[in-house]
Amino acid sequence: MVTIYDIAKQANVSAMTVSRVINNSGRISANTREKVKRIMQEMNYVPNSTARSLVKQETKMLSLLITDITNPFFTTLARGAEDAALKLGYKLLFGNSDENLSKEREYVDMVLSTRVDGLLFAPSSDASAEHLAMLRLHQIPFVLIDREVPGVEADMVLGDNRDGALRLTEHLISLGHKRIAFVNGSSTVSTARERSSGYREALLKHGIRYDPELVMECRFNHFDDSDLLDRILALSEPPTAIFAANNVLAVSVIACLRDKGIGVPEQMSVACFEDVGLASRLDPFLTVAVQPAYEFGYRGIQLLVDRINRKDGEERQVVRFPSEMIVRKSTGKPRQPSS
Amino acid sequence: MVTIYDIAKQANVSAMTVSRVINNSGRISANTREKVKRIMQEMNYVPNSTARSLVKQETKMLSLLITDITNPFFTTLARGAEDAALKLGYKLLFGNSDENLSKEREYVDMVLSTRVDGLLFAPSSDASAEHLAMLRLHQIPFVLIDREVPGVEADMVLGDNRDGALRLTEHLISLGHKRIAFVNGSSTVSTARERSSGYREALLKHGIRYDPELVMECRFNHFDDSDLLDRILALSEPPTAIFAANNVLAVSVIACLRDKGIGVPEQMSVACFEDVGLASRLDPFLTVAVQPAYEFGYRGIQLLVDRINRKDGEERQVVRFPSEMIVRKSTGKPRQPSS
DNA sequence: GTGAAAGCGCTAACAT
DNA sequence: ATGTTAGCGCTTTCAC
Repeated sequence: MVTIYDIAKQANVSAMTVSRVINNSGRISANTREKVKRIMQEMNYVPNSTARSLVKQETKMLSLLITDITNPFFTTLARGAEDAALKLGYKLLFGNSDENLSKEREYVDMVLSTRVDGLLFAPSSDASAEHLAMLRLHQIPFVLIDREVPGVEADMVLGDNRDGALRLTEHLISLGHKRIAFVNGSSTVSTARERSSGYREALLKHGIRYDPELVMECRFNHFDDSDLLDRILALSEPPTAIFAANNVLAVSVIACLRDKGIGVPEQMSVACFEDVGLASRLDPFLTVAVQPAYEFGYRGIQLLVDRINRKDGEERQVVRFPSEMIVRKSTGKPRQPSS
Repeated sequence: MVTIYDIAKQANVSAMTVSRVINNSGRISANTREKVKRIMQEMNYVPNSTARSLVKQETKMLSLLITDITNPFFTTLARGAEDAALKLGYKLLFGNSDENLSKEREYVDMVLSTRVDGLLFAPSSDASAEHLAMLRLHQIPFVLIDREVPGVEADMVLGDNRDGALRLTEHLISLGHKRIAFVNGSSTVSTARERSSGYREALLKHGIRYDPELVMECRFNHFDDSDLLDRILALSEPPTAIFAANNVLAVSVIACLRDKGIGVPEQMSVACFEDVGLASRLDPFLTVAVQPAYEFGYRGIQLLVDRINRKDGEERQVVRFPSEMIVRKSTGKPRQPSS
């Protein structure tokens, strides 16, 4: 491996001079600068960032932890984060927790030993508080993304989940729906709670009774309760519409309905949070509340780098993006308006 | 920061003994082992992998470079790669070249200075040869994934593109199509050439003339030639079916057709390589040749780690996965069989 | 079974 | 404008 000393020897200068050329620091005569640069080229020298990290106590690496790498919301977010990180001179290490606390724990351990300079973190649930405490203990700056954790004060980039859910539900109500089922993610996740709160507020506002029998709670990355859906459909007053708390759940619900021969939107309207990637281009079908995923990632990294460059105590920043409602074909009037 | 010396002092042993406990190497008395472990816990010690990397000359980090992070094929591949890397004791650094040579170059530079132990590499085009030469020069082991590069001998994980394209095209022919347009990726990418070759072979086999006027060449991540599509549709003998070389192109083509009021499959059949993520669950619509994306990533990392652990010269491994054809609704009989 | 010394490749701090 | 010294946190090597 070619080191800074090999270059120094060839150029008849000290290692320090080479270091200064590499980092454009200090005063160097144009002559030696050129000579050193030429020799670095000739010898295919590449600085060893491991060594640099060790002495500078910074790695110029950030880490992004998301909860579902197959979800277009998170991959688009990842793209924004990567663009921002690169622009700001950082590399980005990705991780995928699968909404799973112990995978998340492993990832946090890894990140701690890798000494990344900061972490953009989508917590898998409120239980992530324990991992965030770990990061605090080791003084790793972090920014929460998409989800917050009760009791944890931090910079955050969030969506306006309550408002989005409220508008989506009101949209269904305005079409004439009164029995609206709600397929939610786990209530241990802040976005699930906020979307639930928007849903309930919409009902309240329009004098519709909140019926717990119409509500299902699943994991955000996996809809596995086809039975419960059956039970809801078999109620004496079955729903005429379903509001799903995210894209993955909505797609699963629609697949289930199709298997049962229930047409969307003819027999059942379906709306959800977050768009569905290629699917919405292939066939603009699902009525959704779209969040600016790319900006989530981009702003998240910006906040993180901001935080890294500031004193610890300084006031925290919270960005909350509104969502945009896109009405498409999956929602329509109820077949026979419920009483 | 807590170092190995802090632990050593507390435990009244040398740093070396602590190191041995951490790495489970050498002979240590059960007593000291327990004591050291306890103190590491108490002091929240986390080994600094930067320092370890510097002396061991390995980072236990691998890197995955893909060409389109928003394409479900690549994100699923990434998931497989991550699972395999974690299982084998490596971290995974992701990068996204956007099918863009200069972004790829930046990424390769970064990877070189980060001293990753190996690289899983989806080349953006044949011109990537120059970057691979860079990696060879610096003795970074790499495995090519999804695409090969002429003149570059390396371990590879590939799909059977020719065969997949052949079968997809034959499927269209068997439905009665004789004028089949082909929307391909750039011919500077191996998969585009192989899919073209499968397409042509199918035509030949069934005595259908290859007509260059029916062929378009785009970038794999972006369909931008709506005009050319117009020209093809305006031919005296227009196509009754379109074969798109990947999912992104197919979705764009269908969106274009829809904008022009051309129904799929009623007025135009469309088939493509690679599935479309959530879209195919939402509405099983597109007829596709599906590649085992997760396995691409998983096997790719396995080959890479294999290579890292072997001498340089040893024979190379090439894995070629077949694709599975799934006939869905986007393909049907031509409206009026062309003459 | 344990420790001391040296060094991985680089840069901060202090010379000159 | 350039060089010297020391040290980042760890492991290798050799010694006991």
